[in-house]
Amino acid sequence: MKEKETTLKVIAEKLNISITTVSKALKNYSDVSPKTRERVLELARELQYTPNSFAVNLRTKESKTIGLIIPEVVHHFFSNVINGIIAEAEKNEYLVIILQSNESLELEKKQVQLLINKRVDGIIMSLSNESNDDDHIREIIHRNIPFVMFDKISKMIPCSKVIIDDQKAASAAVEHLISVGCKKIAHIRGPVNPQNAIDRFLGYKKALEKNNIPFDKNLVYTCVRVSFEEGYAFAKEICDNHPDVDGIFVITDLVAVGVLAYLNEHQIKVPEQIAVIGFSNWFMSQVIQPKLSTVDQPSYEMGVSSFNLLLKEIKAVKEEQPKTIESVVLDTQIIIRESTKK
Amino acid sequence: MKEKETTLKVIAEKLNISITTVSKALKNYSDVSPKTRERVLELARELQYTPNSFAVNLRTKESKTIGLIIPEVVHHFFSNVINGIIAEAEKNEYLVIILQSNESLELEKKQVQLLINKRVDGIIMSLSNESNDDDHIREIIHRNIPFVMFDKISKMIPCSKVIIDDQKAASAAVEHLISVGCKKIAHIRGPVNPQNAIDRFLGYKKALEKNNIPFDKNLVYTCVRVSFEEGYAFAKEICDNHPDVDGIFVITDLVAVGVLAYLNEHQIKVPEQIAVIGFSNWFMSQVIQPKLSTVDQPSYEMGVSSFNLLLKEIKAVKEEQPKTIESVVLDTQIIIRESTKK
DNA sequence: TTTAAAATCGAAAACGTTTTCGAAGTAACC
DNA sequence: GGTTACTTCGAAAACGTTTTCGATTTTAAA
Repeated sequence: MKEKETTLKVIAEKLNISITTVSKALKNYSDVSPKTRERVLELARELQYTPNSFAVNLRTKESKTIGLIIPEVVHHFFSNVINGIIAEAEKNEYLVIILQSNESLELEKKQVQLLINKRVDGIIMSLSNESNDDDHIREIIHRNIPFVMFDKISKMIPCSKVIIDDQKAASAAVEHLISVGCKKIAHIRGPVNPQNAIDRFLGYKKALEKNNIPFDKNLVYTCVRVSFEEGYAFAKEICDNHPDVDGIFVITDLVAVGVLAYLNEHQIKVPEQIAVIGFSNWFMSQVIQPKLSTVDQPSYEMGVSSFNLLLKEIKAVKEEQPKTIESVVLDTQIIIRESTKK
Repeated sequence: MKEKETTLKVIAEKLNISITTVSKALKNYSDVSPKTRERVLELARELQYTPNSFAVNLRTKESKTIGLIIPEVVHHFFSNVINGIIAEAEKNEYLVIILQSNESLELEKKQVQLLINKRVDGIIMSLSNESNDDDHIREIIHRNIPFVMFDKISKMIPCSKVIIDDQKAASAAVEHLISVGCKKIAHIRGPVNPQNAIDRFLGYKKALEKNNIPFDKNLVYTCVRVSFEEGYAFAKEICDNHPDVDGIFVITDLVAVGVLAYLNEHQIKVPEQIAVIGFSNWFMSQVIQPKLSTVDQPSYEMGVSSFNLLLKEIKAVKEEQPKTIESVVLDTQIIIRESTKK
């Protein structure tokens, strides 16, 4: 009943030739005569032959598959990166296995191990908030597995990276607030650990210094979950405790939208009383009231670059060359909308 | 220089025992003595042995990997489904390869072929707008590959499915509009092809009939790209050509948000002049002004169910049983927010 | 001490492919 | 006819694992 799979062997037997010849015919080797090649090709088509990738993988030691570990899938920025990665991977005939760390170090470790065991050809990764310079990452490097990190990286790890200049971008955002007249600017920052939360905070601080605005650590609020709700809650705290704040720079749009929700509900005029700028240019930001100013981050391009860097490393490793370690820094752009148009 | 991989063979040689015994020791076979088992386990740990999955795949004929094809990754509904699938897959030690058809039939066909060639253990899929009852799907069935479709399905294909009752949900949404006093209700529908666009349209029509509201085909607008921009444009058309329309049922929230954007800009009061209800409960809908009423679709649960149905089929096929074909219909729920609160 | 049973091991085949290398056959040249 | 060169083919090893089945050794029973 169950038809047996078409393998090189069954083709060979039906044609009374060797497996070797069949294999060569299908791969266009020069040492097979035109007519046997034709016979093989025809029978292969007829029997719907598709090479058994398990066997090919074993033989060639590569699977044309890469692994991707990100903190969250349901996330405007990350889903756009995924999009870029799988699009570019597809062009190069690679498949992508996606894992979600849920911002958990423990899960992330398990997943790295999983991918190593799977022997994917390479790994692309954005760190969870909990992780930093840890053993599991070191193991990837140590095993000489092609590896690139993007966005949420660790500066300590020697590997290819695709990032934006968070510090510069944050500075620009804050300077934009200053340019529209803000004198007292609060910052809702990301968690303590991630490098880009740190950099954006430093950018904020630097912009203040440069413009002779005193830095006040009481005006800095730290997210844990980086959520809408936190934005809402911190906005309340800011209004209650620092009624003279006239600008807020927020770690990311989702949180900024929470801020706007609170301000709207309490009839605090944006941008007249408080100007707000976010980060990442989520789609949502252009449809809410008032439309949110933000920093555009080229997420799709980050995905594309990440894959291409990885591909370079994969090729290098295949040819037993030393891995090419490269960093790509992509440009950001301030998007001015209603929330900062004084 | 390059250290050679730890295989069963190197462990066997170092301990002067056979490959067989090493393999058995690592897999807890009963016919290996406690002390050799211990020696093997220790050396394996020391040499960081991880089984070569390529070889395991070849031998066992399974890869513990499934394929997922969806129209779009950057999409609130689909990214939530992905989330559910990979979470459930991980629990069961499966990995997920994700492909994006970009709503293109041609790409979808290529991707199905890719997954078949990869010999994934099963395939989960949501159809692109262009596809329906096509050969590539038939081939999956014909090859007896475990297969489940969710959300955007084809009724013609005999396979496991996870859906909602789109017709019923749409009817409920429209009846809600009627219950808040709408007398003339327009519908912005999805593309002609997809089953759920058809079903939602039918639900709309049925609700009108049931409430003795004449159906007017001029009040039905058909999206092609299902975009924010289309919502905006159709809202204009509706206002220009049918100023007495007092309710709009929109295929999905993204489009509905486009509608709201137009209405807001032209000072048309929602819900007083026109009530609007969307579909899918995108996050965005609760943060815009006015907050959008919608139909909640259990996206995460759809992912979970889809995987579990697939797993059932995988197990059945492995045991050479006939595939278990099942359909799961999940409940939806109307979420009433400001856009329909008259 | 002999015998039966239980415990422990390993040889070998199998999964399906790729690739090396040599053999056989054919054609071409002097 | 003899040498060379070229074309066409296939045997065999290799990738690393799993599993069957028989062989050997140890232990327990008689």
